[in-house]
Amino acid sequence: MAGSGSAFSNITSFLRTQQPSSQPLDSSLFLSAPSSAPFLGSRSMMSFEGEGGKGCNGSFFRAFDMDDNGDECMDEYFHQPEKKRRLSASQVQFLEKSFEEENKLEPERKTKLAKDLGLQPRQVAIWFQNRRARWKNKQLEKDYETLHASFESLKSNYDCLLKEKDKLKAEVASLTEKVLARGKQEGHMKQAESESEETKGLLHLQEQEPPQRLLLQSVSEGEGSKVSSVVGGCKQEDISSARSDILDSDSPHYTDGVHSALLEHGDSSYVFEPDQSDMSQDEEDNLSKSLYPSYLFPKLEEDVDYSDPPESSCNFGFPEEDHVLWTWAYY
DNA sequence: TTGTGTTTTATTGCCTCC
DNA sequence: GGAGGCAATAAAACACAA
Repeated sequence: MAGSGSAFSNITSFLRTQQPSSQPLDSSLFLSAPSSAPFLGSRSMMSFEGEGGKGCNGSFFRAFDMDDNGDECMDEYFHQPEKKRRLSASQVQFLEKSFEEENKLEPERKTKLAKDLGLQPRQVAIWFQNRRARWKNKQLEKDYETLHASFESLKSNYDCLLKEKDKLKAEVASLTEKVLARGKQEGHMKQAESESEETKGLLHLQEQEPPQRLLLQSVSEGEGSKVSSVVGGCKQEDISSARSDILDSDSPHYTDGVHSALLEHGDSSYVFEPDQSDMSQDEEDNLSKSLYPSYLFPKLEEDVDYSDPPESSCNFGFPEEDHVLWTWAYY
């Protein structure tokens, strides 16, 4: 065989470097046993003829070990029941090197290795098979460690985010409380104010013409009371009233307040249009802004169509549970 | 020395590929 | 159908504490 010679010298030099100089080299490794004589000199030979293991007496071939204890042990081997013999360190080392180069074993390579190491090709194949299994287990362990580390990192990030979320939630709740308290306070003030305005108005009406006086009375009875409860109670009708303020703010009829509209049209139906407070538009805007902080109304300053409530499109990043709060604040 | 856990070598049965 | 690979498993060899 062309390659066997070089393989032989290769493994010889390899094994020389692996063995302490005081120790004799594993003689089996230099025998380069031909496949026709598979059991010559291997320290790790099992019986390949008498498969079935225990109790088998065919231990003659595998018992011949020149390496371990020399000839003195031959007798012992002859009388030993069949045992597994481990490969020598040098054999294992050589196999390891070979495995590092390529963990699959082609038939040619297997035969060559077996020949060089004085092992059965089947032993080499089994060794590679077991080695692959060990390698796979190691890889699995590595993968597990990597995944575990990744999991721990993600988990700690998640915990941080949860804490942050709770913190923000608490902050929103406390701010909401503040807004509500302030709203109530302003509501009472406004109610008192409107009541005094009402009294003033009635006094003023007494000096006016009868038709106007009648209409304005309707206004103060019909809508004024609504406005007075907008902030304090936060009922739905109050909210829609406040909202219609914004919706109709561009209407030319209201640029001047109730009186101008009435004077312009002379139509009693106008007095029942929604949202006719005693305040001017600017005053109302100011009130809104003072009641609700500007960050709750990020769009109020712009020309925005408020006919679409925010919940129809998005939550502005608020979770569903906070959405009600946001919706309320938006209005 | 012995009991016990781990490692290594080998077998078995199943599956895939040619 | 045979060869080879793989997972599961057996069993010997080995390591080590008590």
